[in-house]
Amino acid sequence: MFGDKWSLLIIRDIVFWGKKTYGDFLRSDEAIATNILASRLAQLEENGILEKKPHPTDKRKDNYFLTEKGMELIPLLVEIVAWSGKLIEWQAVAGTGTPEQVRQVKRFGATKNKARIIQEIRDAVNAGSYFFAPR
Amino acid sequence: MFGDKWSLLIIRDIVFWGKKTYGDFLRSDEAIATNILASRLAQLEENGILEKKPHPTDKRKDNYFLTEKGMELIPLLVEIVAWSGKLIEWQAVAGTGTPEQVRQVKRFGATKNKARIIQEIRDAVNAGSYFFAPR
DNA sequence: CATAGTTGCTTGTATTATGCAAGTGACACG
DNA sequence: CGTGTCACTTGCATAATACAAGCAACTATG
Repeated sequence: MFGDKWSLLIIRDIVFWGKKTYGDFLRSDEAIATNILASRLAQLEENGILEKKPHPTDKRKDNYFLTEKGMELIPLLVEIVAWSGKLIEWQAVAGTGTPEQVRQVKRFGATKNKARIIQEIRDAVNAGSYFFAPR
Repeated sequence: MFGDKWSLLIIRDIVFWGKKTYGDFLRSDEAIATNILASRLAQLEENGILEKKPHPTDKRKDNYFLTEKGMELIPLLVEIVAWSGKLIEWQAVAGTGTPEQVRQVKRFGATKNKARIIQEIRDAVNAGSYFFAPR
């Protein structure tokens, strides 16, 4: 359901960057193609991970939200970020992002308060805001 | 480093099923093609996730092991299993595998003793054995 | 100790997934 | 109204994966 090249990146955009619309996802750094994005959004919706609702003011747009099934993928995302945080520590990868972001990423590695971090992320997603500070 | 169709499945085979050799990986249910398997093993080795050592008795074979960097992916695998365990609960997916396996999978969802589970898995991998009972 | 497997690959080609460029209709905005 | 934006779709190019066959090094067997 999310083992292709793009699905988890879309979910990441929602979870960490507060993105909601087709156009938001298109503008991600990784530059997904328009047809692939449309296809993935449809699949994720079919699989009950996303659902779309009409945009409150702009009739051209829809807002995509995570279902509860989709929200349950947050721990998975956290572990991916935690692993990449270790890569940074191991000097295997240049730390991209702001110092504040690097701090947050490294926090993901601490097993102790993982439940708290996941809750913070859920709250941010529910509030429709972003977890990482925008660049 | 593991965002393609096969890499995580190979790592899963090592972690949960105690697989070690090229032939072991080929015999997985998902039926990876021989050329793709060779390519992925080489990539994973290049990326420092796997390393291969000569088989102690059979000169044709090599044993593939996870490096520490690879072992650090175990929490990620645990979350994937935990999520699929929830799928089973939600009746969205038929429970394949033995009842004992289903019990183990559901255990992965309990946030409380996640650290203990991860340690158990690490121990099994280090012992060269399997974590899930074989079918 | 010759021979028939087995093992871990490689090589060529078919198929599928992804990428790119150019649309299109519905709507927003001035 | 006219122009731009938005969320797509369509047609074609390229890259990733799949399939089939083969091969050298080794192992097991009579």
